[in-house]
Amino acid sequence: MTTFERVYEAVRRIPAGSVASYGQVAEAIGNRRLARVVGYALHVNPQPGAIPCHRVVKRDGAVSDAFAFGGANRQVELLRAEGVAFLDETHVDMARCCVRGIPLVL
DNA sequence: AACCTGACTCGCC
DNA sequence: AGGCGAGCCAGGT
Repeated sequence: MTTFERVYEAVRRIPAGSVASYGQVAEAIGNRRLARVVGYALHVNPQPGAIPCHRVVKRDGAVSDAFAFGGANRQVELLRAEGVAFLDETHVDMARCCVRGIPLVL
């Protein structure tokens, strides 16, 4: 199982209506410093439908500036459609919608 | 095969 | 308080 696979599985476990930071996903697969790798993994393999990459945001709740899926605005739109609370146009309400405890994937 | 870079995050200065 | 460097993995040059 490669690191990328673990990233994908962790992201797949994020329930609809919730979001997780790159760091949280990284922590879920065993190493918080993999946050960067998490972003890269989603970058090279944004499997539409299989991996809800739009539910992954930065630690402050801001969506990535380089979201290559139709623009960051598209990501926000998808999240809003799932009932995720927003603080403003680009920031998710982490206090309410952040996932608490993604099952550890090893 | 080595080096650079990239959807991040945290700790020092 | 804001800016910079380090740590992680994989893929392209």
